[in-house]
Amino acid sequence: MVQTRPQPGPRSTARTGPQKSPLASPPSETASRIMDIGERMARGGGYNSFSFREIAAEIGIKPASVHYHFATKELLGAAIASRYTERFLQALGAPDALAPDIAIGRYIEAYRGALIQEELMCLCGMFGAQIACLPETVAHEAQAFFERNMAWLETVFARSGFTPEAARPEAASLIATLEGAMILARTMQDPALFDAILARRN
Amino acid sequence: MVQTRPQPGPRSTARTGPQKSPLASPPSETASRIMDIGERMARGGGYNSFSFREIAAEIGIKPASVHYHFATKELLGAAIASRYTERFLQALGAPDALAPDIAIGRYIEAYRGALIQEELMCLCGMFGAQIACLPETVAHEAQAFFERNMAWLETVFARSGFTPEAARPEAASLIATLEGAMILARTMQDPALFDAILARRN
DNA sequence: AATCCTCTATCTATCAGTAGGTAGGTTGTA
DNA sequence: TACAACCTACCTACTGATAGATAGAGGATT
Repeated sequence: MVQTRPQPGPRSTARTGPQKSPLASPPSETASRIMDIGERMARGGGYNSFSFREIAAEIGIKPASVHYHFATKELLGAAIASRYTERFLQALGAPDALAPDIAIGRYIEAYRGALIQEELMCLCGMFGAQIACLPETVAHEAQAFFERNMAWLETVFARSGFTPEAARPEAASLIATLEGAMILARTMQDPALFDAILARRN
Repeated sequence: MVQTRPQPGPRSTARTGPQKSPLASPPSETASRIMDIGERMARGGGYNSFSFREIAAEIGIKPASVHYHFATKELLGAAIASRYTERFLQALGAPDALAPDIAIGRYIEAYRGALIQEELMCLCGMFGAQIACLPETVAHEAQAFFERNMAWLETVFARSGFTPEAARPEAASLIATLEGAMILARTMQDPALFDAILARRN
């Protein structure tokens, strides 16, 4: 059997639906669900663990229809990461709205809830581990998550008595411990290990 | 083109190559190279980042030939993880062969070398993040890595003055921080961040 | 010495399944 | 009518995996 199929066709005008550029119109109901499902899958197994096919199947539409909402997987991945970061920081509130101790406790609780209640990894911890094989814009979003989280914690630690130079490493250290604790607790199938690691911190 | 090949012949005994069961014969040169390349790819992007095709291409054999050495991807993944753990612990030596401070320094240096010199993630940190979507035996190997590493560090911390109850959380905490620090440093493309995080520890 | 057998390591050819992606048509609603 | 949202029907590329064949090496039998 030799190829008898028709040629690809000359035209290649990219005609995709709503361009998911940042700050465009608010996502439609379907677009939201696509992101919800994609996020959950990505947080379970990484960037190649979510597919247009599986997402479409879960929603009840065809895989091609997902492309209407997000033209490429890279765009979808970046949108998921961006939304994740935005929600994460919004849930934390302003870094100087609470007493430093309370703010740190709330920060730890954000990770704890993701691990224990949602039973998922941190999206950007996952993406961060895979950073070397991610599309550029997705990698950039993962980077932005950590940059903004470090800035948030830096402010908190600076207010709690750390010198300006010491606040940033302290922030990075807490984030690193939290991401690592999630990995360890999940791998060992022992949620209590997460608490044990963070209790030790003080 | 229709089939013109000679008849299959009577025999059809399942004839797979060397069964890669643990503690079989030492791996052949080719099997070693397969594991080397697979490990590097997995440490760069996770479990779905290494494929029989790419490994074969790099060695210069056909994808099917890789199956001769490792019947399935799961077997290959588990073999890579097992070898990784064995080498890691062997490089560390006995946990009571050195003064505790030196032993801890050596442990940290093992991660640091992987990040800075090899420019790769810890294999089992990567697999640990993806644990929810790994084949059973591979997940088990990742678990074994952390279990044995915690035991090693627990011994060290117990010798350095920690109570038996406090030694294990201390061990888990160090491992978590190291894995998280690798992710952060890689994501931010800032190797110095790894050192900053670990310098803060004490 | 010649024959036979078995093993290793590879090949070619092919499979079913899934990946992301594209072209163009249909439908419901404002 | 216009557009948003979805469809059918493909495509190319790649996934892990299998079947059957083969070249060459080594040992055993005749």
